[in-house]
Amino acid sequence: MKRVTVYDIAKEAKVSVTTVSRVLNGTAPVKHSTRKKITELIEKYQFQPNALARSLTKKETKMIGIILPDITNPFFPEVFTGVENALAEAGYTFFLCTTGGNDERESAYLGLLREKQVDGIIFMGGRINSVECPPVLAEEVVNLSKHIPIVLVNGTLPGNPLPRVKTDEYVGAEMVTEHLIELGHRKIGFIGGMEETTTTVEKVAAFESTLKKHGISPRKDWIRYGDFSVACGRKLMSGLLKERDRPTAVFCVNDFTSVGAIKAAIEAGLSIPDDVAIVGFDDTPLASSIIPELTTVSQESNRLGVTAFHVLQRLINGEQVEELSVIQPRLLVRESTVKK
Amino acid sequence: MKRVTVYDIAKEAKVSVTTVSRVLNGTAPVKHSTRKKITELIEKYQFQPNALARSLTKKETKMIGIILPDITNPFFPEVFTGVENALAEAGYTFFLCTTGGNDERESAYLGLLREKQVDGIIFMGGRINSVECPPVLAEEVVNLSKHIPIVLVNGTLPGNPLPRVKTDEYVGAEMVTEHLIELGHRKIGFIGGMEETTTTVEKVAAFESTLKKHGISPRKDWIRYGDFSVACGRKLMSGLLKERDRPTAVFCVNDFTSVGAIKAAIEAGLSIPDDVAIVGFDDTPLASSIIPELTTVSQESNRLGVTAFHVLQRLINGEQVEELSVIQPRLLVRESTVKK
DNA sequence: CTGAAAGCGCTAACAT
DNA sequence: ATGTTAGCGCTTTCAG
Repeated sequence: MKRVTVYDIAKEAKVSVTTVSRVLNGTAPVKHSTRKKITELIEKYQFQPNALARSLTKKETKMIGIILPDITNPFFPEVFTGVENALAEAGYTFFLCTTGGNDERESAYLGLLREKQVDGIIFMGGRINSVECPPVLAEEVVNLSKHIPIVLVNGTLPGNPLPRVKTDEYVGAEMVTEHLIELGHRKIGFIGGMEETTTTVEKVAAFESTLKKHGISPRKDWIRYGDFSVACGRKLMSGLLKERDRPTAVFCVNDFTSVGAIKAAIEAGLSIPDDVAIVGFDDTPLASSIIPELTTVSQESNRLGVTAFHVLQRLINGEQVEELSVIQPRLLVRESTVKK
Repeated sequence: MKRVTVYDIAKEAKVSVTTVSRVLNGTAPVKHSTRKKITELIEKYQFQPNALARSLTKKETKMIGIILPDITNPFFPEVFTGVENALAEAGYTFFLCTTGGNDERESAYLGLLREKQVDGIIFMGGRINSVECPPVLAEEVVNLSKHIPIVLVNGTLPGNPLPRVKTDEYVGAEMVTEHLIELGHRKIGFIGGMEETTTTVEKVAAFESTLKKHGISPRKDWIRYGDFSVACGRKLMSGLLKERDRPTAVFCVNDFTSVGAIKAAIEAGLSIPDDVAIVGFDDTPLASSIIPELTTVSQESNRLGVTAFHVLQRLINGEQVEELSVIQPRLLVRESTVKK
């Protein structure tokens, strides 16, 4: 079962490898008759050029790396479906690198991707979401970006302007807060997310500022941090609900925590949205599956993904790209804040 | 920003490339002093060997391909988290290929993966789940498997014994049915899944046979096919509930359809599990997030993934592997069938 | 329109 | 313990 190479084809067609290469790549005119002969042999042997060899000479692999913290959070797969189509169409293929937000795994993957000579990297989560990204880690990415185009999705490396694509989470959080205030809520809490994560910080900032804008002073004790999981949402919510004086509406850092919050509320015998309104973020499929359906903010994850890839592609082609592409989020009002 | 190669290192260390290669791979003893010198240079230049070149000579890429229909169904990411750790530990990296169950995209990816010289492929969904897989498509996979190790997850290519790893969905479906019968249900329906899909067929077979075993004759009009989506579950369930004579329990092909079914039931003003009991399949995170929590069958997706990779790895190493590895599913009884 | 030959960056015999 | 040399399979000048 010997692998057939351009040489085999060339020999049997009685031409040089160059010619075979030419019909393979359409890189120069080839006489019709010889082209036909070669094409037939390719067909006959089901010949497929070895991408490694090709990439080695061309210095281009048509492979990219996608780094993200947690494939289990439906938000990320959503971003993919966007990327994947664009990718496939452009003949790219990608390595999926799940890091669990772990710095060392990130570093390891960064190295691996470089070894594999990927043409570019899409980086989500992890250190680029950290409020205080250790300089060493930032530098590592910046250095690599000198060899390989990197685009950051929904994150940043302060002081190091790498091309970024993001949804405007600040605006999204404003929308949520405005929405709740409009519904008459004055006592609003915020739960979930790690305090040292930009996603969280940005949302809380918008949340507080919007409250103030409406003459409501934010209450620190109604802002409770944790992580991004269902379990966390449940725990924080149930704690919040135990207070004598408790909020009538809660803004959750993402859909996962919202689901936890909803469970906690129902367990506490409360009805949603009458006793307490709940809002999520991300508009994962979960949001419209759960009962009550969740009011949430769409990050336009699909578009986010497509945009990220397009920016990367331009970077790869050596074209100029905007340093920051912002995508507008969209508030989706559903049953968890407004009765049907 | 010239890329540094083994030659650069060798020259500066005043040794031959071979020696550099040796310290890189630990493939032969190197004097301590020269090793040190080389290591320092590697450090200094942040040198990383070019994996393409290496793979080209070694005929091994440490890359594998994972083909699956839909990354948006949480079941698949779950399988990953299993695979990924095992993979990363063994120094492998993988291409994620999402096909949407589309035959052509599958074929395209199969070709692409071959070009990229992956060491192996894990194949899930699509044609290997089809009851009547067109011979051309089956042959394509079988032929490829002569060049590249392939393991099929939860699927098969009839008459073509490729190594397979699967959860015993038949047993899982038996468990579900037994469970419902035990609870006193005699009128049980089944919804969702495509009729030409093995997953569906197997479940329905087990379902019907278990019913018969208990003297209940299955009713064809209570078995309704569709696909694997939430929307489908909702539609089918709501149809079923409109019948005068309707089931008191419904077995859904997967968690997604269960969620739809739950929504439909609640919309119809029914309470779960009192008026109608609902069971899912897969135990995706969704199952324990939803209210009521879903009784479902765990496919042990994590273990499934790990096992798949281990089989693949043995295949890659030219070791003997069992043609079929079966993983036992587990019934998880929750609120959607039994009141808390 | 076609071919010879060099080279991509690395590993692996085969010496020494 | 180290070096020489020949590939791996392809693309790409450079010459016809």
